Amino acid sequence: MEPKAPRITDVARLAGVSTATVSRALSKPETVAESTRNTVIAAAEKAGYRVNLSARNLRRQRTGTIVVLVPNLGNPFFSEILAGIETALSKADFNMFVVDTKLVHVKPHLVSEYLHATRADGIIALDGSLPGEVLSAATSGNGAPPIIFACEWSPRGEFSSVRANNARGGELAISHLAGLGHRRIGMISGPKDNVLTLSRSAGVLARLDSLGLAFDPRHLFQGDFSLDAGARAALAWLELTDPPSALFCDSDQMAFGFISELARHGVPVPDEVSVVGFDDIAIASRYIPALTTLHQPRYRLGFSAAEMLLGHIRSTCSLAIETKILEVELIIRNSTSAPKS
Amino acid sequence: MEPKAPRITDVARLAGVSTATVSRALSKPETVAESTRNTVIAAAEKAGYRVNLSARNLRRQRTGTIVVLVPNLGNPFFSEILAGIETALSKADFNMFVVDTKLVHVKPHLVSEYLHATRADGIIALDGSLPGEVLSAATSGNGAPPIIFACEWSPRGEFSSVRANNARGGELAISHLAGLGHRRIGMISGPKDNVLTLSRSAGVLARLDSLGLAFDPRHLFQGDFSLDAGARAALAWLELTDPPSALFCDSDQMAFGFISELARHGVPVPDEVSVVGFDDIAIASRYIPALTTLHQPRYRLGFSAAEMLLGHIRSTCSLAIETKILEVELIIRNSTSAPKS
DNA sequence: CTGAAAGCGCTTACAG
DNA sequence: CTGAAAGCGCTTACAG
Repeated sequence: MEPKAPRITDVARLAGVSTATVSRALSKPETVAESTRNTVIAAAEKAGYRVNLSARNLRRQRTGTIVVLVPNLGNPFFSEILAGIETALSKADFNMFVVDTKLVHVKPHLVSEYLHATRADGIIALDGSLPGEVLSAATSGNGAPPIIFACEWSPRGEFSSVRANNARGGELAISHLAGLGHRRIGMISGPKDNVLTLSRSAGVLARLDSLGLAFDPRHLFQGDFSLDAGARAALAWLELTDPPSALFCDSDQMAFGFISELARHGVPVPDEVSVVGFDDIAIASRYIPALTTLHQPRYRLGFSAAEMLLGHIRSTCSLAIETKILEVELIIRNSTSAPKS
Repeated sequence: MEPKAPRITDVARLAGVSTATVSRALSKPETVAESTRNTVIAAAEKAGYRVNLSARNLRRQRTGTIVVLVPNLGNPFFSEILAGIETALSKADFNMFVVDTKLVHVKPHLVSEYLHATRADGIIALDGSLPGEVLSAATSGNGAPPIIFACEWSPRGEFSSVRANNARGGELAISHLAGLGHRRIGMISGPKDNVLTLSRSAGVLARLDSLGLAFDPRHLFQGDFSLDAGARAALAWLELTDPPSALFCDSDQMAFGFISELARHGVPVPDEVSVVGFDDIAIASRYIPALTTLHQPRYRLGFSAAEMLLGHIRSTCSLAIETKILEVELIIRNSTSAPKS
């Protein structure tokens, strides 16, 4: 019985025109006479017509899909970026297909599937550490879809990207802590080779240097942005005979892990040690203590990356490599204070 | 110059067979002779062939897409559910298309687009409060794709769903608090008509009743699952002359909002008031105090919903309405203790 | 401004 | 077990 979905021929019959005219009236309204257009639109409405995207995409030789590679869907940091991407894409009539790259690092082959032109018209990567074999597929040029990095980027710089001003974030954190009187400032970093870690560290070190402060390598705790990494850093901090009085963390999550593990050991923040996070995720303002952190414009990061990608898709020739940098903002809350004398 | 992506005809030529045979060898390997199959697979490999999904889907009269309606992409509660859905769907070769329904409540028309059979082979809704007009499109039966609710469900019960045992969650929370000696137990609820709110409240009230404890309506703080709602409840709690000594919250977020706002007013948890959350999101174990809460199997919720949906898609006849209920677990941490005498 | 017709790349009854 | 051929529903040069 199933009344099948109406096709363009149904609308054409109803409107008394050809399918070509229906197609034009609906997707390029300015190319048909106004009266025709109105008739067609009314007929489409009446029939409850929706264009079949598989047919349209097949004909137009595109997929209508943008693949977004997310390092970890379970991390709240990414959700607002996705929201920004989705907004930009849905305006342009593209679907967002989200793929968690935890899979990639296990099965790179699986993901290179998605990077193929038959699957996606473009790619947004939120993960700078995609294996070279995956990326090389994307650079090979033989009809590979354009790729834009957002937040993170590929270390070799062969792709366009939208980033936060990470180095500036490191500088702002150090300025703030030094301004409060801290002299021994440590750091909980992301993975050693991560581009965010590197650029923020560069800002941290530059600012420390300009202030005449030294950085003690024993005060570097290397992590991976996770809650657990922060907790591990706390344990290491507790072992130190002369621990830093302030800490800059490469993510809010690590800051939370650090603070909570110290709390378990009866060491209060900021009384014993000041902590600055990075990201300003939603819970940061409601943590105890409320977290001083660098705010990243996550929604705009996603939105801009999507817009940049759409630009690359629309242009026939391959565009130059673009880098767009968005500013960060220091949000001072209650996890930082002057060191106890 | 662009070397175009290889098509099935390229593989056929390379393998010296017809396109029909290539198609069969690749998607129904058991229907061709082994030697043919091997030749074809080798040729496909050599050519770097990937099936064109638009063409396949057009021919098969399907979309290959499942639409997931998420109330708020920015809420970390949903991310793990999405991960579960994605795992189940990618196994079955479906794409997951995520749509934030914040848009829906503004423009219901926009979303009913997605619920149409030309857009999706099936729908997973994580939002029980979809407007009736949207749902009626989905029930109208004229080729509308099947829909499964996950976590939340539609109050009128006209759709299949996968849920947590919410009532049991309410009971476990009350048993725990009463066991600690609490007699005045309040609640921070979700929206009044929300199905989660209703079923958990039913569990709470049933358990209170069986324990011979009364529920004081002044101790009900109505919220909306957000951090801010929890903070507002804290302000209301502070106004009470005889406030409850323990509180059951319909989300971890509201628990955090409540605890943090109390902290700002110098009221410590659990010393002054015990708090139980719901969800067990990642930060719960690293909050200060670590949050006692009901663990929801979020990944499994998503995975099961996807599997159920795939079942409905595969069966030609329309299946009966199914309801699958997954157990919750009370995780006791540090936000609950005996009331101060 | 409009229509007839080709063709996007597949899959699948049908015939052998 | 395999192939020839039709057709999924569109869009778009091309011709008028």
